[in-house]
Amino acid sequence: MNIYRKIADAMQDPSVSAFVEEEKIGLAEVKHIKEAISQKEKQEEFLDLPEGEDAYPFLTYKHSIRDFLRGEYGFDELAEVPKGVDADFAIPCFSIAMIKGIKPQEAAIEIAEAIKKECAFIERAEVTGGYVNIYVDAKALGQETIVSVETLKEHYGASRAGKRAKVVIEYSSPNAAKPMSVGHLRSTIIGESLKKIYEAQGFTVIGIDHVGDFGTQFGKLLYAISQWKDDDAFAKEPVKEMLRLYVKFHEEAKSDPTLEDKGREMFQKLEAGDAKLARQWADLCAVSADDFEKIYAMLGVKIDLLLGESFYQSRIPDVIARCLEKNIAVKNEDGSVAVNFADEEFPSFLLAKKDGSSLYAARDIAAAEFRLEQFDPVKIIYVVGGEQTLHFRQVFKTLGLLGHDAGKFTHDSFGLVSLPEGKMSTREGRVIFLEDLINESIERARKIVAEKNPELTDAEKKEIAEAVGIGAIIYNDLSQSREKNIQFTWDRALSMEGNSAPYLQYAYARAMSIVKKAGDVPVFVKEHIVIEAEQEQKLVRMIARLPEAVQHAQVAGAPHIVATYLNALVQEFSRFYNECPVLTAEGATRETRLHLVRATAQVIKNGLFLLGIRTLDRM
RNA sequence: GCGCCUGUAGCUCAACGGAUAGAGCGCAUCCCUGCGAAGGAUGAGACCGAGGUUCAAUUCCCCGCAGGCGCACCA
Repeated sequence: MNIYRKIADAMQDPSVSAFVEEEKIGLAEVKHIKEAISQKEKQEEFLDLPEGEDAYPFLTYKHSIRDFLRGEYGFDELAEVPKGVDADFAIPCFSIAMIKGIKPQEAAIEIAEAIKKECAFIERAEVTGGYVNIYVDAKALGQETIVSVETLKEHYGASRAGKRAKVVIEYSSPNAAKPMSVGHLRSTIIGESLKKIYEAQGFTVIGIDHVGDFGTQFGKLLYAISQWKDDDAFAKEPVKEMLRLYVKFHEEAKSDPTLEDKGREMFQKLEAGDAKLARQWADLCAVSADDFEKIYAMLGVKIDLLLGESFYQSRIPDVIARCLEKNIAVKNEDGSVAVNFADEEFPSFLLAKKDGSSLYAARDIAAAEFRLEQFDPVKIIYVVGGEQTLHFRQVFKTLGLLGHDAGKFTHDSFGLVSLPEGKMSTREGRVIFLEDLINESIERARKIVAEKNPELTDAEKKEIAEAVGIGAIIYNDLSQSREKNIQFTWDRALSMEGNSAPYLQYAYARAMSIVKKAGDVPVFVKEHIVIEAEQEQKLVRMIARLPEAVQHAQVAGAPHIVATYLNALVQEFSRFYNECPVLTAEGATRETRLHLVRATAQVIKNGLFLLGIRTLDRM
């Protein structure tokens, strides 16, 4: 049960104060999380994971090559292998040639000779132009990689590189009293995926949903409730009624500018602890949070800590006092408090209004300090839209001035979602609600399933439609890099072919179908793995690269690296599927291919898990 | 006005400073009496512009141009 529901329930007792209750419940939940973390830290399973850099064959090879180059020449650069070349690694020899005063090609010949002697895993090293193309012994790579997948299974790709250091990720953070729109989708999905990717790299992640449950917007809503609330409508569909009131407030405010002041006044009262308003506040947050939980359940998102902005209000006076004391902030004549940055590095930053009520700037600072204090994280990541870049720079800078390590804070921003008609706006009614998007996607997927596989039961169709429909939405977002703005169109968001989740899920289902038809997959014997056909080699190379992709995605804070990797993997698998029959093959070929298929399925599953997308044995 | 982000094929997107810039959609032509055609094969098709740094620039720097977003009592 979410915190707001608990608060609302506790308020059955009229002597209970909403914000005191919130403080109590919030702290209890934080305590609970800390206990869960220390329990988890005792689990030995973690130690079975590969340590990091050197744990996987492909990464081990890469590391050896780099070590050799660095030791011998002081350079360790490797180049991306171009599409037409099948090599596993490529060494550009230009800078080495420069230093030695010889031609790149001569340097390449020298390096090729030397590295072949040094690294036993290299089958051959070819020189083309100034490059050395390194071909790893595919058979050995295949054996080692399959061993790795077979033993680690769902952990294949993971490592304990993060050494259980704690990372806080703030994400999703919808506004209470408003339905979630597709605008919130990005933060929710990116944050959830980053959380999984960091965890896969051995970090302990605390995912916080920083709900927008406070501020002047609530004053406005409370005022609207006092004037125009329709009790019957609220009883039936509370969130819709709140949305109507919110929109009405802004419509009325156009002709009556005094409404803005009335909203601010209401918020001031709420923050000061007005019992009646606090009760209303708790109720409307509770119905909103129920709504969010419904959507999180559909998306498969698991929030560790749902704690809104209001939770930090008790800490704000202290934040402001310290800012004033350290001359970080000044109190203006009208009573407002602002941070003025030296050299006008940033515009000044308002912490409190002239009427004394708080602003989100102060709440964000208080929240950051609370997280540092409670979780002692090495990093706090904010998955918030790019329009708040300046705000976070100001927050981080102020935290630095307060004596915290500003380097711990990162704003992983992302581009705006707009509609063909223009910027999304809840007030203007120009918005697509997340629930509608999800339902539409499931419906489209259901039609496709019904058409392709009419023999499935309704229950199966339903499950498949959900996994495929939701997967399509998630993948659509996570397959592109964060910073770009996205113009929402139904067809794009719900694409089910080509580079899409269903494409990956489909490959998984086909792979599983082979495994199933094969009956007993022979017990894995390393020596029985004999990689021969070209397409087998290409596939095994891709399978070997998942750990690198996960590592890269974590360092870059970029889930799309995993998505891009998976798409490339599945393309190789689909070619393999067409070119290399498995069930009709015999002997070692059959056994090898069967293990390749099974390993591919495992990799798809692990990769999609990191994106928050389910796999299905049938679809 | 100042700041941040983005500019790659008709469209939507990839590419640790490295070779012939990759995919998907769309388009054209093929492949199911061989493990599921939500698939595969072939083809046409692109780095916003001008400088600079570098052996090497789509990538880094500078100046433009275009689009988006910010710049105090909203979040």
